[in-house]
Amino acid sequence: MPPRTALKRQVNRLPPERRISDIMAAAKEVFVEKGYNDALITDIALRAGVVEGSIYRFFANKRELLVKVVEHWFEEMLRDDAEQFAAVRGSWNQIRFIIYTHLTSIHRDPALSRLMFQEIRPAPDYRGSHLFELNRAYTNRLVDVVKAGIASGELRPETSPSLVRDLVFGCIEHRTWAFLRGEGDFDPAEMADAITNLVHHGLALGGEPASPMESVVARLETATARLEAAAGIAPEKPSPRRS
Amino acid sequence: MPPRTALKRQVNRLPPERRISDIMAAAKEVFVEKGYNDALITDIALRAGVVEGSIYRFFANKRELLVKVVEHWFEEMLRDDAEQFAAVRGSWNQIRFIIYTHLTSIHRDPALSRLMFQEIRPAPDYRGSHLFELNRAYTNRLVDVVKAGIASGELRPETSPSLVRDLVFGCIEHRTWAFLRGEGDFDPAEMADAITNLVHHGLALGGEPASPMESVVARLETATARLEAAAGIAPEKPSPRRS
DNA sequence: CGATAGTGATGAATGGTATTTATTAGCGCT
DNA sequence: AGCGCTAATAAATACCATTCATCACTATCG
Repeated sequence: MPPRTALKRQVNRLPPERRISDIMAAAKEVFVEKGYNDALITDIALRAGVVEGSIYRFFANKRELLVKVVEHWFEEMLRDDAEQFAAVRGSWNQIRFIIYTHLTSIHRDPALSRLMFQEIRPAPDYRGSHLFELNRAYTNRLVDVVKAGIASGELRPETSPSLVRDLVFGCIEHRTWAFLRGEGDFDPAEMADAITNLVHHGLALGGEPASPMESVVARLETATARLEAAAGIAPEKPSPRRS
Repeated sequence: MPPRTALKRQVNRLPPERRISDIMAAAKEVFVEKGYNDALITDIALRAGVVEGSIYRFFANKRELLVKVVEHWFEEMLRDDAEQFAAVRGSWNQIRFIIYTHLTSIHRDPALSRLMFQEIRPAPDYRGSHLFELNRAYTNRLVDVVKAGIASGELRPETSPSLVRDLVFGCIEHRTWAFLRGEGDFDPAEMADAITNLVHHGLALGGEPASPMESVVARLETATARLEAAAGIAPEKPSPRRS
């Protein structure tokens, strides 16, 4: 006869929401510390006070767990930013704000940012995922700002808003890779100013060649071309211009 | 007595260089087809006409094999580009050339580009690796162009060359991620023009001299924008221009 | 109040894959 | 002809994600 008390296995029964949030909290810890590949389900289970098999009751697999963890972080971040953003006026300030808050997020949560860039975004099913939608909403704020800036005459009418989006977010990512690998540090405010200014003015000196009238006329032409197009009049054949 | 001929194991002896290049060729194929994680050593060995264990005679592990494969590709690419680049004159053209050739590489070898971006660059030992040095040489051409442009008075003196580097390469990467995931296509020449122009001029209108006409035109543009808005027309697709 | 169905939780398999190791085969050298 | 050196092999090992058969708690019903 087996010694009952010694064999009896311990079971800790909890409401599902609690279990799920425990597991997600543990998973976040481990993913942040070890990265996706080196994170062990065993380790996550241990820290969540649960056995490996239990994790699979709530999450289909390791990757789904990762996605849920990053989603949770991203949603929280979006909520925090959104209200502050609403108060900022002027296209330079708005662009600067978006860049600054993004840099701040990377600076605060480098490991989670990395997971987003390295593990989530390259996945073939990324487009179509919830995180894709969240990220889209996040970056579209910049697209909207650029569109508004063009409409109000603050920004060059011929700029592509989506290209500006890629320019800004791409630049931020590229410039923070060293930090994300754990090399050195950066100052979000300082970097935000530098990027905003560069994007705003570009590289070219002074800009307008020969006559200052040149660009002024070109802009008028652009404006009238839009009106023509809008009115359905001879839309094509905009006069080519030299910058 | 065992049937000698049946038991005798086949051994195919070859000079090491040949074996190494066979293995690397097979590895390149498999990594390109499957990505790093889903590439199997077994599969690579099979295609190289070799048994798994043999791979470990020449490469310490799977990751080193990956690094060697990507290094080989990158070195070849650098050689091809370098001579052409030497012939290009003028900062706009040089910047455009660098952007164009980089886009072309991504367009030609999306899978290898992905491996570089996703697997190699984020690794903690990337800085200090040979690929880091290669990539540094590659991107520094742009830094040098910007420095030269500043020295010659073509570009704004206060721009940070390294920031321009991050702006350009970051933008390219961000804009090509969808393509790298296998979604759609892009035209390197067209994209190169768009990026080069945007980087050159930035977003801001005219800027510098604040001619008296400036504010007048801005007001006219605002007026037309209002007209457009009133007419319920989306001002997408403004007149395309080339500089 | 006691039996029992339903379900959360368990821990021991299973399966796949990188890496190691012990053994064998071919080649050059004397 | 034998001997040693190294390429090459095939089997063994180790590590993990994932699955599965079983158990234990709780609430419901007779």
